[in-house]
Amino acid sequence: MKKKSVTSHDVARLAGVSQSAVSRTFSPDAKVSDKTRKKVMEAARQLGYRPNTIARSLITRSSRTIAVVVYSLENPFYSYMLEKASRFFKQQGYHLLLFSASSSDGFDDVLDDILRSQVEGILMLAITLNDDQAALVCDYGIPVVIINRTVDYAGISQVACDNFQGGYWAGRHLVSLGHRRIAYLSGLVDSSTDIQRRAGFVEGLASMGAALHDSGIGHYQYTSACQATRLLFASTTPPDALFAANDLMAIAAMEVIQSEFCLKVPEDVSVIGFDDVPMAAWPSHSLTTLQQPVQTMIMRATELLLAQIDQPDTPPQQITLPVTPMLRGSVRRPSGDVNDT
Amino acid sequence: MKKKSVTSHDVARLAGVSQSAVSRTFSPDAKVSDKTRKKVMEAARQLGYRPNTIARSLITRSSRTIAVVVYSLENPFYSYMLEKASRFFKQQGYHLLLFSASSSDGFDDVLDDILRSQVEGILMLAITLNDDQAALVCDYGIPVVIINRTVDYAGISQVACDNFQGGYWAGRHLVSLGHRRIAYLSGLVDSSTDIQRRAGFVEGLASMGAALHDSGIGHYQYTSACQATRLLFASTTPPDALFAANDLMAIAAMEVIQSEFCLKVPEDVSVIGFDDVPMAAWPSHSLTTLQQPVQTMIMRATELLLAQIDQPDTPPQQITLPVTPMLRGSVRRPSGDVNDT
DNA sequence: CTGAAAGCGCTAACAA
DNA sequence: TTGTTAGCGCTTTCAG
Repeated sequence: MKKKSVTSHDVARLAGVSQSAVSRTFSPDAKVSDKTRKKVMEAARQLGYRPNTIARSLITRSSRTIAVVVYSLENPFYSYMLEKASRFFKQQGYHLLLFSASSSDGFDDVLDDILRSQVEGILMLAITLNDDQAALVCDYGIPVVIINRTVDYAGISQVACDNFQGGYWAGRHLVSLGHRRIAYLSGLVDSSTDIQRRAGFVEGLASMGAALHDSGIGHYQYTSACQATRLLFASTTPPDALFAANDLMAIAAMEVIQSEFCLKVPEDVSVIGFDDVPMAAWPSHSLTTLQQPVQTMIMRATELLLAQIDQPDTPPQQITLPVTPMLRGSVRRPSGDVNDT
Repeated sequence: MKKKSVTSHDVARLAGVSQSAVSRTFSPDAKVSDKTRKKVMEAARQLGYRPNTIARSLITRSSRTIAVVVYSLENPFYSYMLEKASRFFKQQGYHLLLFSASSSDGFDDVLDDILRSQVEGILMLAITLNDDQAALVCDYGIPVVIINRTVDYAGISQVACDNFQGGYWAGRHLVSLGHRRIAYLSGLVDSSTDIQRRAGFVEGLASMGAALHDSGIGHYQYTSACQATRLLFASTTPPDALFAANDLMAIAAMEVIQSEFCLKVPEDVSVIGFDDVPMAAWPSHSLTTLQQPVQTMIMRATELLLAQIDQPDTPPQQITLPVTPMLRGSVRRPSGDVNDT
C-alpha cells in the first residue's frame, strides 16, 4: 500500500531520455524512433508507469468523458440503455460519468456539477431540461442528447419514439376489441412521453367514438402503479381495459388485477403497455405492448452525441422513431371483423 | 454555441482582485473577507464561471471520483446497487465513473484504464480480480471493495453474503419437502458465489441424506437459464425441485417449466432462487428465495471504501452478511412435521 | 486577509 | 527524431 506516483519524469530519467519522449511514446500519434520507444516502454514497465489522464485532459482540454444522467434504473428499459451506452462509449475511448437526478427540480445542482467536471457531452435518459438549463448548456457549447423526453429548445438534440402514434394505436385497438370502460395509467403527468402517449390514446379512442373512462397515476414505478390500479379497480365502474404508459406499470397493474381483484387478463381486462422490455415477453406476463427500438435509440443517440463533439457545427437533431405493436396475450382476441389501424 | 472557457483569472480581473482570491472563494474552507467574496461571486456570476475540476484534481491529487465496475445490469439486483451507490457517493461529494467488464479476461485493459483515470477507489459489482490484478491495485495503493465475489488476496475488501448457508438452507428445505430429484442451476461455474452456493446446497442435501440429481448452467442470465432448464426437463428423469443461483434464473426456469413443459409450480416442481429481487415478490412469480440484504451490502461497501480512502491505514475487511429465506409460493407446503434448519 | 509565485503531470510548439 | 520551453487552470505556500 505504498502511495507512489510515477510520473513521466521518472520514466524519462530511468530511460535516459527527455520527458517529452515519454509523452510521445504514450501519445496515439507518436513520432518516436523504435529505439526510444523501446527504452521508454521498458522503463515504464519497470516503474509501473501510467500516464495521468487528468494532466492530459487539462492541457488538451478534452476529458474524453461523457456525463450520463439517469432518472431511475428500476425500469430495465433504462438500465439496458445505460449498459449499451457504456459499452459503446468505452469502445470509442470515452469514459462515462454517471449522475442520477430524481426530478428536474434540484437538477440545477447536478447540472452545475456536470459543468464543472468538464465533460464533453451529456446524455440524458428520461430527464429533461428547463429553458434556463438548456440555455446554460448551449452557452457552454456542450452537446446534449436527451432520450425519451423533449425539450422546447432548439440546439438540444433528442431521440424519442412516436409516442403519440403508440397511444393512438392502443386506443383504437382497445376499442376495436369491444372495450368501453377504458382507463389510462399515467407515468409522470408532466413528462413529455406521458403527455404524448396520453394525447395519442385519447385521440385514438375518439377516432373510434370512445372516450377515456378513468385514469390513474403510477409515476412509471411498480409500487406506485399498484396503488393506482387498486384505486382504479375499487371503483363501482372498474375499467375493462387499461393502457399503461410503460411496461413496468402495465405489469404492476396485471399483478394487482389478477391477484387482488381476482379478475382475469385478458378475459376480464385487457392491458397494454409501452416499451417492450424483455420481461414483457415472458410467458407469465405476455404483455401486449408498443415496442420502442431501444437498440436503435441508443445507437442514434450516442452517435449523434459523438458527432456533435467531433464536429461542433453538427446541427442538433430531433429524432423520432416508430413504435411497433407487439401483440401478446394480455389483450382479448379480436372477435369478428374489426378494422384496425 | 460559443466555446468560451472562463478561468479564475478572468473572474479576478473583473472583480479587481487576485486570482488566488477567486480560488479561495471557491474553496470549501475559505479564508476570504465577505467583501472580497461578494465581489468575486458577482463577477463569477456575471461571467458564468465554474471552477475547473480537472485542474483542481491535478493539484490536489484527488479526483473525488470512484470507479464502479459492473458485470451486467440485466440483473435488477445490480442495477439497484448501482443506483444506490450513485446516490450515496454523490451525497459524499464523489463522482462515479462507470466501467463495464464482461469477464475478468480482458479486464486487464479495463483496469489499466481505471488506473489512468486517477480514481480514488474502485467498487466492483460481481466481478473479481485475479492475483496479478489485485497485486497491481494494492501496489497503487488504491482501495477496492468487491461486492458478491471473493478474491484470495489480503488487502482487498469484500462484501458478500453467506452463500454457503443460503445453499445449505435451500438443500435441506427441498429435501424436507419430500423432493428427491433435486437439481441445481448454476450461474457462472467459476464465480465464488456459485461455488459457495452450490457447495452449501450439496452439503445441505447430504445432511438430509440426499444428493444432487442433476444440474445446468444458466450464466446468471435469463435466456441462458431458459435454455438450461429445457435441457434439464427434457430428461427422462426430470427434476422435481430446482435451486437456481439467482432469482433471474429461477424465474426463467419457472417460465419454461410452466409454459413449455406444462408443469405446475409448486405442485409438480418446487423452485428456489437467490437474491430476493423485487420481482421475486410479485404475485405472478411468488418466488421462494434467499434474501440478500442489498441495502446493507451497498452501505457497508460504500462506507468501507470511503473509510479506506479517507484513512489509508484502514484495514481491508471481508464482510459476510446473513441471508434470509423468504418463503413464498414457488415451493410446496411442508406436508407434516419436518424439522427444518 | 490578500497577492505573488511556484508548481501538479502532462502536451505542444519550437529549436536543435 | 529529439530535447527545451511554455504553459493548461488551479491550489498553496509565503510574504506583505
